[in-house]
Amino acid sequence: MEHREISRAVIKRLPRYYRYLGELMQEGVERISSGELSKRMQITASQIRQDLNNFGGFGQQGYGYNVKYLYHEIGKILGLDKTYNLIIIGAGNLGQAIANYANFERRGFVAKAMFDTNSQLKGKTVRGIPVYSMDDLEDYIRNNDVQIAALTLPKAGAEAAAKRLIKIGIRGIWNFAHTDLRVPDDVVVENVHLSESLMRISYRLSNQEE
Amino acid sequence: MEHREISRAVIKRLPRYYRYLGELMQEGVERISSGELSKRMQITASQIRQDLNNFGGFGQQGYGYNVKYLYHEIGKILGLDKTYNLIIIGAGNLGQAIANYANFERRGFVAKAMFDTNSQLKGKTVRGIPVYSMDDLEDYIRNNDVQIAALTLPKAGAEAAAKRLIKIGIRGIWNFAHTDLRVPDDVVVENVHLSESLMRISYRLSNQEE
DNA sequence: TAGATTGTTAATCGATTAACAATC
DNA sequence: TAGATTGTTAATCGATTAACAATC
Repeated sequence: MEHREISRAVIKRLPRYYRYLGELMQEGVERISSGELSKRMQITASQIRQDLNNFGGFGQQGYGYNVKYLYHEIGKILGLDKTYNLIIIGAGNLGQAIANYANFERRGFVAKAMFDTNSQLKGKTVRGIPVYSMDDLEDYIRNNDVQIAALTLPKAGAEAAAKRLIKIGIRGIWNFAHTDLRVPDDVVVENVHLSESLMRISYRLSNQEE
Repeated sequence: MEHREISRAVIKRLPRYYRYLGELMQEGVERISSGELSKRMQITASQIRQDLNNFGGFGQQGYGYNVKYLYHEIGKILGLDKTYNLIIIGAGNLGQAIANYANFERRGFVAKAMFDTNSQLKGKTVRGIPVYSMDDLEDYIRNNDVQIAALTLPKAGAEAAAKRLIKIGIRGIWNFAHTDLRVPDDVVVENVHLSESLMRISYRLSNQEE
């Protein structure tokens, strides 16, 4: 199925739709109109209909949208019908926190291994997830199915680690290092720059519109 | 000084400018033109000039921008000339990871205390930062200067915790819980929804444009 | 059928890019 | 002064909202 290019803005909203639909499902709500969903999500009904129509007509005139159906359809669009194996580069606090966060697995993201240059961590496990030496990175990826790598190491090592990962075939990078990675077109990088997020708080606190 | 409303898009880019200028400073670069910066940052020179001009003329025709000056000016705009005390609600892995991340302090964000409903954690410290009972939250905030609270607890408790924080006077919330908080207008919420970030990776991996 | 609500086109709004006069 | 580069206006592009005919 060929669909035209979806804008970045729409993609960014999809997981939020998915979350709200999941909640509605848990509440036992069977159907919802763009108007009702609009009230819940604090976005316009028009935007909801526009967004969903990027992927085809999920609704029905006079009825609205079937919650369960729409939830699963958006799940498929997001690629959540598949499982992704994840490795974590950098077994420090952040890396361990991610390894410990079992909830990601519910969505199909399974942490399989951690890697660290610090040989003292070698052999350690976090929630059953082993820490290996960075020396073993290529071997591990060759012998295991890995789709996504989380970079939870200091900025200084991030670019080099990314290069190795890309060379050996990884196409998804979840980058927590405070740097912009330069990668080929077919590699997906999703940045989580926590310090930038903090700075936006301080900006808004400092420049609070009265 | 009254300046007109700055758009959300511009604010989002400011920390990135700040990061690049910091790097230039470290490299010993004294001045930079919008054209050169454009090449580094992969955004148009026009956008750079537009963005900076929201805050006044930082550059000089025929010369460009003085790196050190611009760095400090953007720092001031971002409110990084002040110190912010931070408390962490939820002393689980993510909370501890944030407590452990000393780098935030370099930017003026100082973690002071953690709170958890799990009384077993009470008395524990992480990098010298103590864990208190949630029962002591209001007392602590009354007796200490706290500007920002990080919510690193499960979704179920997040809304209630936010209510308590706001009631006692906190105006900055760094929300890691997978829920949208409803807050008064003068409260700043910055969301970090890690699972949504993962979903965007899976979307892009699944729908990779060939 | 009448009422509700979608899918979709058209209008508006905002953000980005281009262009160039001002000026160091 | 001549060259470089900003600050700023105008043009373009894209995203959001409004409107309404189609249709369940």
